[in-house]
Amino acid sequence: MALDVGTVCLGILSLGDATGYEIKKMFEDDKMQIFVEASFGSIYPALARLAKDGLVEVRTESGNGRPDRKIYSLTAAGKKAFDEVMLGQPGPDRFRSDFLFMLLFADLIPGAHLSALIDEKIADLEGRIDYITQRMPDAKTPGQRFVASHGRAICEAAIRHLRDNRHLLEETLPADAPAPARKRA
Amino acid sequence: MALDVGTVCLGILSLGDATGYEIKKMFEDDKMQIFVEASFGSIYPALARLAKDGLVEVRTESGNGRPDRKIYSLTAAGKKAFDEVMLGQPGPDRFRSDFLFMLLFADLIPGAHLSALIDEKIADLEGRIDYITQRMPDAKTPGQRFVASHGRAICEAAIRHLRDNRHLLEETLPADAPAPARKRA
DNA sequence: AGAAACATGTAATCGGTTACATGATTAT
DNA sequence: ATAATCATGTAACCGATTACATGTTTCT
Repeated sequence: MALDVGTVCLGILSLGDATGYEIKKMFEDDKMQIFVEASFGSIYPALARLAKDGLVEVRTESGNGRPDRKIYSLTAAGKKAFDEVMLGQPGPDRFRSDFLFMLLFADLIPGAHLSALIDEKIADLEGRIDYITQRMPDAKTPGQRFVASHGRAICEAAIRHLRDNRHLLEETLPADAPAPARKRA
Repeated sequence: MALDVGTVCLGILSLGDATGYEIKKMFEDDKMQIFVEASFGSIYPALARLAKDGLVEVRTESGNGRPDRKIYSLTAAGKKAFDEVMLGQPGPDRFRSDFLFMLLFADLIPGAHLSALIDEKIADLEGRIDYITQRMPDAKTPGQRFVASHGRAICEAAIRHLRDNRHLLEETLPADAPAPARKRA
């Protein structure tokens, strides 16, 4: 229940005032910390809705030539609404991974492609770890540090498991042979 | 791109013929292995679409009193389409966690509630590990075993990190005190 | 007797993405 | 010169969920 775009905006605004554009950048920059994504197409309407409901206030600053900057800040009601979310129960975690879905059918993937996919995933995870480590000093609260290191720990575990067990998928097949047909139930 | 309901149905059907109802059950039962969820409202239309596109065939078996069982099986075209998905690139992983989002703002959560949330998350993860371990023998391919043990490894890492670092969030606050106000940017 | 599992399907709704529309400023 | 960043917003679309609609059989 907690993780809709509006609620996340409330959370971000609890860290300080921001424009829609800045909020979008935080969604991107801290993506490993927050595990959420959102586009302008959802952020701007969400902010408008929050304003209509009195949870945020808008102060307009003239952008020179650019569209005016609309700086949002939490109202007392908005602060209260967010506090209440924090007192509730989080919804279930969801991990969606095309990569893992494909590995489920590893025997249908040609050996070379399979190895490439695993190599790329490891590189991707290493990149995330570097990114998190590099951004760590930016963390302003224990919560932010905790979540960052939690994300890193999970990435490290994933890499370790891939390295230690990839042979179980790879050694079955002669290097570049097409996957053999599987029996049907 | 790979992870829409239709593609997952194709994958499940590559393991053997099944009805929509059975596919739904697999989505639920093997949820830790597949990391995907889908409801009847998306499965039945997806199956109809696949049939229209000639990727699956339907054979109807009279259900006695119940609606007829419609048993789907992959056609040659469907097998080929799925093989092609397996040759492609997986989309990015997405991990969405209300729990981690809340921890980001741990300083807004009363100490007792915070501890309860962490305890519950650990219990939840332990449950998943048990579930995976228990279902392991059902795995029919190396891919299924690999993905199951990968999921387990990640859950174990998450528990370890929570246990080893929860004090960083908890010790800041005197047990049941309300979270102190935070400075704004 | 009552609940759970079996079995399929449709309609309303929803949250979100992508593309569109616009245009100045700053860094390379 | 050209690309990237700044800056806001709308409209079309999409995939999926939830609730609805229906009804039998089997387990407890």
